[in-house]
Amino acid sequence: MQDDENARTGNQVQGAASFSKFMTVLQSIADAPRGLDIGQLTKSVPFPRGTVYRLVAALVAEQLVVHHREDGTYRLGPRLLQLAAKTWESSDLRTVAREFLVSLRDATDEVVHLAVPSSNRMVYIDKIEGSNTVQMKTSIGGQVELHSTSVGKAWLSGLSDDRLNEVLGQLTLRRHTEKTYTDPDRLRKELIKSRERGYAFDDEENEPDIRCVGSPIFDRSGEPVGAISVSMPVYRHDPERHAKIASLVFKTAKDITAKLAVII
Amino acid sequence: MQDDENARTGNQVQGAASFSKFMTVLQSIADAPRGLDIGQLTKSVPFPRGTVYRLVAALVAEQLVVHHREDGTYRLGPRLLQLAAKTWESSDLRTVAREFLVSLRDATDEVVHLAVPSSNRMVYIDKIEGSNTVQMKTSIGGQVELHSTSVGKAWLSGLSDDRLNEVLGQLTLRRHTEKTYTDPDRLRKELIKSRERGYAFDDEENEPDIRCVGSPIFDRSGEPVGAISVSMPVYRHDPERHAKIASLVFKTAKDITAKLAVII
DNA sequence: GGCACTATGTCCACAATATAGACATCGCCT
DNA sequence: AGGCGATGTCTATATTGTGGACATAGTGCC
Repeated sequence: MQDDENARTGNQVQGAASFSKFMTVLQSIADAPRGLDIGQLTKSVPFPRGTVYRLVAALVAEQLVVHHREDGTYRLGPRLLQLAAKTWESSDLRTVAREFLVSLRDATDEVVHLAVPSSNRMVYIDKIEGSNTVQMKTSIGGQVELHSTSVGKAWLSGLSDDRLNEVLGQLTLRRHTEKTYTDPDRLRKELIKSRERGYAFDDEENEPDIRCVGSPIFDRSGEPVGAISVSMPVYRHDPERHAKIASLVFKTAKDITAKLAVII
Repeated sequence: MQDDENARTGNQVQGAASFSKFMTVLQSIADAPRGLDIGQLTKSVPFPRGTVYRLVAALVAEQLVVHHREDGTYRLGPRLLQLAAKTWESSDLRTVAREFLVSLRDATDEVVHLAVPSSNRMVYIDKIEGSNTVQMKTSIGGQVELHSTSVGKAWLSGLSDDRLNEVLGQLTLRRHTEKTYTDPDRLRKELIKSRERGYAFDDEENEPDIRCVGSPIFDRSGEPVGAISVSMPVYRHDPERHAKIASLVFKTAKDITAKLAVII
């Protein structure tokens, strides 16, 4: 349980103080779409300049970061991309889920997502697009909040009551749209409803004009390990379609859970 | 040049000794297809057990690594995807391109690559394998040079004359094989020919026995943002196949460019 | 069933490491 | 010129990480 605790609190493993600093710098660089130069970097992390120089030099030496000669910026390097690619390729959940997700996409012709929990967020680990051109601007590796998305709510709805309360206690229910649940008790009720019917519904709670239906995926021990969702713009969503898609999503998640139990 | 030196020698940045240990552990985990448990891990890295425990705990705390309860193995975690997301997805180029690349692979049954430019190199951001066992040893995240590869030459051929000259001026035309272009003027002529016919050809210029055909992908403003290629061993390459594949590659790149214009 | 051996996990005194302030240098604006 | 901010480097000091040693659980052998 100690691992979980550390993960949640932003970590405080004994003997990892410096490593956490390296990660802070790496995250800063990762978050800058166009890279950062030393000046910006020293401003964006809370360490003295001398330290930042050393941290960056180490990251460069490990090829996690590359230094662009042209404009002096630091960006993510090939080593990190390699590691990320491996993560993606070797994820059992993703591999198992893929064929089901493709079927789900074919049946709905909408964007299908697969996400896993990480630090009180959901991280997308796969995405299959529909044929429609109007689409969401999510991407693999992108992260979204638990309380305002169908994958997040689906995952939450799969937790035991104790764990749910524990996690809810740590969340900040930030408002994204008018419809976002910002009251813990109302959210809890919504989640319990989701648990009962087997799917969570995001009714423009994260982004205006986007509705999503999501269901949790469980490992053999019954812990929710991820969630899938189908997303669509409001104008393609109506009661009939909702019912059809919700039942497809629920069934697909169940199938993935079953397949997972056999394989792992 | 000092950076390069460090990278090659396994690194020796002052004040990064512990970080390098973290990376060693991370790489070990990354290299194990099915993950490693503590026992295997302590054997595969040259650190005392106490230290390994701490290193792993820190990696888990940062979510670079996850601990599977069921079998006790450690595997790469979602944080890596999160970090690489912005770079890796490259404005959804990868997502958009994927289905086209799969079709291209199906049509050719050869390895298909998608690469984007980065620091005067091309970095592979996707790879789809053919069914043949003889394949290239490239990997996602790997980088190759501009002047000796079809993706590199394809990207270069998509540049305006001014930009092309600018970039060519910065390149060192390192020789990889007998056939590598090492003379800037001859390379420039080859690139202009490539631009006219819509695809670049790597005729064993990067690796002996490997030939590749590549075409650039453009964003809406006409800037080349990446390139795709089909690679094959010499013995599977003949004039007929060349013509067929070249036209497929060209058409696929055009399709991706078109789709990109609609979405972005 | 008992014993030996190996694997697993934790602790802490010490040594190696990272830190952050101070110094040196450069370039830009007034 | 001269002042100011940004950039890069150095090093004494304190914090951090280290790894051997201990405690415990698990496994195989006789």
